[in-house]
Amino acid sequence: MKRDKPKFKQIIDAAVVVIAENGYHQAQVSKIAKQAGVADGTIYLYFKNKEDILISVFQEKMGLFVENLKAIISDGSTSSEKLLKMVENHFRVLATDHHLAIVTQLELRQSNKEIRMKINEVLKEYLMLLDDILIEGLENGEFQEELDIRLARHMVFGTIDETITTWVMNEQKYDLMKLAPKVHRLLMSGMKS
Amino acid sequence: MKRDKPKFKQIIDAAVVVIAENGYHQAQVSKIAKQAGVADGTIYLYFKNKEDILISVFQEKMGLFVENLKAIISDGSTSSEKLLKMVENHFRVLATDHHLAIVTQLELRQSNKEIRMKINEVLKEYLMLLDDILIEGLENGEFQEELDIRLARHMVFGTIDETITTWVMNEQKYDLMKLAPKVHRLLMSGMKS
Amino acid sequence: MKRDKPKFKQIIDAAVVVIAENGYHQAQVSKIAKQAGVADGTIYLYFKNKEDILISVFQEKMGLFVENLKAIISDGSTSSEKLLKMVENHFRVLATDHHLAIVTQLELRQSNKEIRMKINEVLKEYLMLLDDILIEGLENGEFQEELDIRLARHMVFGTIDETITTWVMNEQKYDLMKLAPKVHRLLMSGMKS
Amino acid sequence: MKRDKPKFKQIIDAAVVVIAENGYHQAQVSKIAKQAGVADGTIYLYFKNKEDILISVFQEKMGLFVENLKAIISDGSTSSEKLLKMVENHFRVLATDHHLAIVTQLELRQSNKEIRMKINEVLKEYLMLLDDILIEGLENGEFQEELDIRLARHMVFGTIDETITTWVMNEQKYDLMKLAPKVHRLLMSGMKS
DNA sequence: GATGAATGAGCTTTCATTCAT
DNA sequence: AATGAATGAAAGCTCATTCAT
Repeated sequence: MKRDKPKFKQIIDAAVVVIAENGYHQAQVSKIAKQAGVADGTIYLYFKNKEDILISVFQEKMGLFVENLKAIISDGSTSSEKLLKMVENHFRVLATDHHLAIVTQLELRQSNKEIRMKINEVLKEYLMLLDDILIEGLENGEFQEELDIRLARHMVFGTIDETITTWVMNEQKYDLMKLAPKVHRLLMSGMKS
Repeated sequence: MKRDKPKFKQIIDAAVVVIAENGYHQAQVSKIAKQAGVADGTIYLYFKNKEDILISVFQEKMGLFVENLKAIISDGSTSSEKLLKMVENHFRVLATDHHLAIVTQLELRQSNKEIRMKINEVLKEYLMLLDDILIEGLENGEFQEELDIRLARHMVFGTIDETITTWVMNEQKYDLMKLAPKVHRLLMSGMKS
Repeated sequence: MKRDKPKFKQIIDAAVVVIAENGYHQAQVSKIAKQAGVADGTIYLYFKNKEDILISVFQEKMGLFVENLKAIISDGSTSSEKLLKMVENHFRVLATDHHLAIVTQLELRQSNKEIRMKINEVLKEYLMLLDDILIEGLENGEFQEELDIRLARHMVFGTIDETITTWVMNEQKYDLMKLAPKVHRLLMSGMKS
Repeated sequence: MKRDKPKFKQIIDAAVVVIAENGYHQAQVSKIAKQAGVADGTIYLYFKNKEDILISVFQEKMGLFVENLKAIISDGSTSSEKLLKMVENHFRVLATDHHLAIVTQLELRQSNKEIRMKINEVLKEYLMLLDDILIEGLENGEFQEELDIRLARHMVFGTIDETITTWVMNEQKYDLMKLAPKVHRLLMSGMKS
């Protein structure tokens, strides 16, 4: 399997670095190849085309979020605690890998609709795990019973995403991780006094 | 002033149509010129370059949101009511203009980082009005006193944005306006039961 | 009409020169543009793509043969004389334009099947005029009555083509025109003593 | 000698199949290797380069024509009969091997000038045997004494070639062999009534 | 002898922008 | 002010060939 060969990951990682440092539209295949330490043609032994690299970047890296989230869900804590851990996990992964943060929050969004659609399919798995948490909290009475799952999903993900994007745009100047509990509390209690 | 001449708006509107119908990367200057009924070169009498068109599109159209929001703020209702009206306003403007919805939620996000930074500056005025509502609610005791304005802003805008984007991606199949009260209630009360 | 603008012919002629001097596979669009004294992009204002240039070369130049042949046919001479004039015409046009001779006999044949199919369509018009001569000669008794038009066409065109190709391959060292009457006599009388 | 090892012929035959089925420009070395059941690198143990494969294809297959023609010449018949047998032989070999017919009449002609020059050298042996027939017919009075050997060669070969190419282009729909006697008669008696 | 992973040179086409009219 | 013909830079991908195993 190509995905398991060392050069596959090597190229994926090179792509993240190149895109983060040069921007999406300045991330030429030849630059990625150079960064990965392989010839241009070698890229095409592992990826169908440039688009395939970008989607694979997202798939491979999104895997981190999903795997962690699965572990979080299966531990015995409350739904609220799971939600907190999810926010922390999301923040932590991106706070740890600055390049990746730039790529997912800013650069990859410049891709064309076709690529974005495929990226969204990958995202769906993540959002379905979020739905699992929300449904569980609903059923065990932790969350208010009128809660609209779809809207709650939008709120949770939208808040997380907007918070991280702003942090990235501010050049990651402050400590993102510190915001996790406050974001969690806000999502849980809303704004009303 | 160029902004007041008829051809300026003509070109802006043409840009919205062309981008919505062809996608960001297929919105060539020549197509916009044709749609606007002017020659390619004429575009450059009104705009510095293509980038300038895109930013102007956002500036002109964002004006709608801002103006409406200012009116909303200055009426005598409670902060919570203002927040509801803001969500309704945001939803209404985009639900009314399908082309504009596609352009702001999907297509314009494919622009490069530089353009997006400038678009964000335009957004700032809108977000500052949102901050005004939040501060007011904080001061008059409607909102909980530990509320972190910045995070609340992320939550409100992130939720609105995520909700609309999903609606656009689902080809605007359901009634967006109907979601406004529920979104508002969710933001106000949070998820906790 | 694009075909009538001066730059159209300018580019066609440049293509003939570049292909003749560099060979089919070394005739890059940029070389043709340079030879024509225009920018690379200008080529694409007059031609859909590179393939379109090559087919147009053949169409434009083949026009010479066809037009001359039409004039020949409509004059009052015998079928045999018409055949002689056809051979002379074919030889003369290519003997006069060495570049064109190389292009039609050697280089253009390297094009892919698709282009060759389109070139053949152009050729068909020429061969149909040849058929007209053959049919006439058959009907007025100049040619033997068992003559198979299709085979005769193959013989006439095959002989002409093979003769010219050999002449081009021998670097056009001898006088092609001088061969015309002998070729004509051979076609008319066959080899039998 | 490499030519005698089984893999040599194996690769040659694979090349004919691949070129016939995929066309000249889609006949990559890796495809030929796969069809031959060997590794890409193995090709280069038997052939200097890709060009060498193509020329060898022609050499090996042309051997069939030449050998047959030698046998024909050395039997005791008249020059005219030899010419008929030559046409029949040429038609038969290609009518029997459809792949080969496509390769020699259409695909191999797309090769570059250099390869075609070398192919022509291979052809020369065949054409020299044709010359032998023509000279003999001239000396024994079967052919008219003013016959220009070179032109007669062009006529014979050009007619044969044009006839076969047209047959191949028409997807070999009719019986090529049936045309042999008529082609022979036409070459012998010419068109004059 | 045989393999096949790796190499890297090479080219068509698009499109934002200009400027002579 | 308006036009639109002309410009020219820029990049993804293929495939013949090599060479370590």
